[in-house]
Amino acid sequence: MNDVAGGQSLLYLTDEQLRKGIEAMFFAYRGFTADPDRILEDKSYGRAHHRAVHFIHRSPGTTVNNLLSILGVTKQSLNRVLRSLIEDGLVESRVGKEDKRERHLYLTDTGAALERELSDAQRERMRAAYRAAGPQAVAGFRQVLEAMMDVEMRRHYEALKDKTT
Amino acid sequence: MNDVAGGQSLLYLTDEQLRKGIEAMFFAYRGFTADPDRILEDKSYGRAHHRAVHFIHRSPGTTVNNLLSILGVTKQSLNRVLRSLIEDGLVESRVGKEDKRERHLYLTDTGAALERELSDAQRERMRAAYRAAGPQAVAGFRQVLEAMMDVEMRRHYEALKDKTT
DNA sequence: TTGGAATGTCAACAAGGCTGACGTATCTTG
DNA sequence: CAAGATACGTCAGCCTTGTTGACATTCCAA
Repeated sequence: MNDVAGGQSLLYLTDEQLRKGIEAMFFAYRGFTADPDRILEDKSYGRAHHRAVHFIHRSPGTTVNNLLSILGVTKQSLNRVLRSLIEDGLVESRVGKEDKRERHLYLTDTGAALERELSDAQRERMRAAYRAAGPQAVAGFRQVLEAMMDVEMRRHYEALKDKTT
Repeated sequence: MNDVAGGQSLLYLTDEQLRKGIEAMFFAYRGFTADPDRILEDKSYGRAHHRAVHFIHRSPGTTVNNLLSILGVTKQSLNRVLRSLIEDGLVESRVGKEDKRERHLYLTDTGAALERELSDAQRERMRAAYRAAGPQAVAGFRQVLEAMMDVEMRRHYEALKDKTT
């Protein structure tokens, strides 16, 4: 029953192994968000602001609609976050040239500075984890995560993946 | 600069690679929680209830304090969730035998049924991802996640890991 | 017997989700 | 050109889940 298929052991698909993976995701995600959360605490911003800033940085000039579908929230929810970022001068919203209904979003220098602070912290943890686990493990890590995404999320992920930045 | 160390390429530690890992975590976590969230939608419970039910299932008889430190929330926050679960007859709270100040938490049959429904859904996605990625990748996945945890979270994770259940 | 630990609970608040409804430009298409 | 669709913003109100602070109870242990 717990035997082989094409010489490949299936022991890694037992409920027990899957459960460990689930708990690993839960505990690791806490670590994943811990450092940015700590930084944001002081600044009257939250994780939602971090996400917005991150993806605007990744895709400068992105439209509100595009950001909406990446983040998977309602426009009202995003708008609240964007408004405060724009008011505080971290994000700039420019009317579209081709289509004047669209707003294109850019980080200001201040916004870029915050982005850097947050992503430095997050990357630092990621780097330590990568280093500890090694390149082989990292490849597997990414494979499993990609297989875990919903189709639409994977679309967004792939689209970002290829940007030279 | 992007060269070798002990014959090992360090290309996997570039900012670009780390960024991909960060975004993979973000998008994958959405998939990770999507199925249970959908199930809970109807039932007037949320993710917080799922977490409580999961860990009570994993450690029957656990105390409130222990659960608190696993979940990393305040007792007031947890209490609100536990209260509704107890009122609805999904969780039973027994006064401790040794120390009567402690409450030991158990799932009722109804609670166990919900837990099963939720974890079946979550495991299904995990199983598909594992199968798609293969055992090698899964091992790496777990290694990186474990390296990403905070020390205290890893403690909890390890403690749960060894339970035969 | 007294201090502290474990638990519960009340009140108030904030972030960040959500729905619904409406307004206003601006495109697009018949 | 008129009508409909699209992109965006905004107001109002609701929910979940997190937070602090304060206080009561119960009980262990020194």
